[in-house]
Amino acid sequence: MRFSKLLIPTLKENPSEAEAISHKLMMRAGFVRQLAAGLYIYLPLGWRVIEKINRIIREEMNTIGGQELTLPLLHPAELWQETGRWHDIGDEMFRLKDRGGRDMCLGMTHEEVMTWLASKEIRSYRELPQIWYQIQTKLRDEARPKSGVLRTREFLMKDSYSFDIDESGLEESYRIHEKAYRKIFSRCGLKFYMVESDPGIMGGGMSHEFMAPSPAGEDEITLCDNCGYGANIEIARAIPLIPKFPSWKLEEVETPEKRTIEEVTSYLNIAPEFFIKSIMVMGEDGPVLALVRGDQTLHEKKLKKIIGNFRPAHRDEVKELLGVESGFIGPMGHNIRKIADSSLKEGVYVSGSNKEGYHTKGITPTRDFKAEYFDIHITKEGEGCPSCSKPLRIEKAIEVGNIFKLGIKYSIHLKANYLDEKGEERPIVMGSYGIGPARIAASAIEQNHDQNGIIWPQSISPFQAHILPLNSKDPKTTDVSERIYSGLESNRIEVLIDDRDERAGVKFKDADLIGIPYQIVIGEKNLKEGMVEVKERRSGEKRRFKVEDMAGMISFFRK
RNA sequence: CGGGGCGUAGCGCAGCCUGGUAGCGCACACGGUUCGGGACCGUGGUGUCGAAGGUUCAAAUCCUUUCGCCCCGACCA
Repeated sequence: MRFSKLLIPTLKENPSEAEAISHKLMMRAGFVRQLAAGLYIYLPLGWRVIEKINRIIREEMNTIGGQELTLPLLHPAELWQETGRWHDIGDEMFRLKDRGGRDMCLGMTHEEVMTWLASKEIRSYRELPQIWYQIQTKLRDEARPKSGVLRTREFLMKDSYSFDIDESGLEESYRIHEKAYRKIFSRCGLKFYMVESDPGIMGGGMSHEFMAPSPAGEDEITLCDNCGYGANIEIARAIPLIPKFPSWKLEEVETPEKRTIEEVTSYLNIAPEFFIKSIMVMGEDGPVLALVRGDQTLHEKKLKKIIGNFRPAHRDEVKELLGVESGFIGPMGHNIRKIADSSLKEGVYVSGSNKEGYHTKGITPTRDFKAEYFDIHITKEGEGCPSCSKPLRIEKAIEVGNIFKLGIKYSIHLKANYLDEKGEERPIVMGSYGIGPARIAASAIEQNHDQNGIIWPQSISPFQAHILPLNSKDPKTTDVSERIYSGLESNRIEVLIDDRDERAGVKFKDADLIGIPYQIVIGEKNLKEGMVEVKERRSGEKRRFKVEDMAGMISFFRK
């Protein structure tokens, strides 16, 4: 295609609102524009990238027997009421009424509608398994849209749903999705990990996330380079590092006005890992004291799984329960329920004495107080891998895909049943699987760029080659450029020709920004020798072709 | 929803503290020179200073309200 005929509004400067690299570059290279918070317009180049990604997704989904269809994104409320999510999901769902006053919502995902369809159309075990998918817009009233295209209120998602007769069927559907996902992300040129994740409000059993490592990512994942264990930090387990404990005897020490771990640490000159941090929370069944080591951070989601919903205790509640301000509370001498991090089973510690101005030194948890032990701290870099005990690494990552074993939650609510061989009615066993094409594009940029701009992986680049006729006033330049352009086009190589009457510098800068992997540079110097130059965007490596060597160029781009 | 920041020309910004009727760079239009890494010279157009209300002889500037956008946190199928 011709640059002069395409809308490619490149920007010299970074837009003030962009922070993430992918956001800046997508804006600057003219791939997207922002309409409002979390709402993006895909310009021709951006849309070509998304379509490239979608094509790869379709190919791989079809390979595992997926059938593409498309569902409405305006849904009747009843469906969501039947599964309970109308109530469970809060402000994140866009809700509206139609003219007849009926409650409706905009689909933030499509389990309900897909299950509804299955309930209507699947009768017999003979019709299973099925995999249905769509590439469809999702709408979520995000609390905080951010990082450009990474977290938006309206976005495209490939969502597929598997329908099986039993758990082992689901196991197989899950497994082939994993395989397809690995191929999709590899083909898109991404570096990624598959990690264990929290199924959250999806319900059901196991789930995994596909994570593209990037500093722009919102998630943190723990990884073991030794055995391959990987998990979202929200659920990551780890073996804490155990320090060498001193042999203190139990005694009270005066710590006037020293409340925080930092203050007491420096006052007593004892490292934070020898402290017990006591955090008072108010649960549904009363107060709970959460105990973690001084160098650890309480993981609220882990605690929530154990005690249910809770909130931090107010200052006066702490005082009422323990008779002392929160700076001096500790685990001893009271009957409040205590949840302690497993690492506290060993060692000897300092903690608050529940007495103004005092801490107790020499506390041996299993001896001096009763607690329930769980992993409730946030996994830290260097802690031991739960499966092989080698040190864990933590990386930031972008969630580009996920796979869930839903089980029968949705089938039961929406009566999606089938008749088995014995004529008995059974709920269909389901899985659901998502991929965000825009996040793939953004991750690809996050992982492949330099100071000059984007460096697209060949497979998802908007074009394969970018012809740069450096001096468009030179007839020979334009003649050769046009010949190469039509030669490549007629051989179905996607090529962008910069036919604008611009200076060479401008064309080079824009080409580097846009990031097409190969630039065919047509300049007068090389033409004098009957040559043109093909430059690789990533390495800057150049190779020359004879002007007449169309076949050579074609096979180069076909490789 | 809590904390912070920012709204001035198409884009990036200055001016605001200390009120006096709006400016710089880029972009854009025209002419000329230039032409393998975002050229140069000249000429020219461009603004409800986010919106509403208030204070004042006078408001981009001070006060109040409100809307929008970004960042941190909470939240996140």
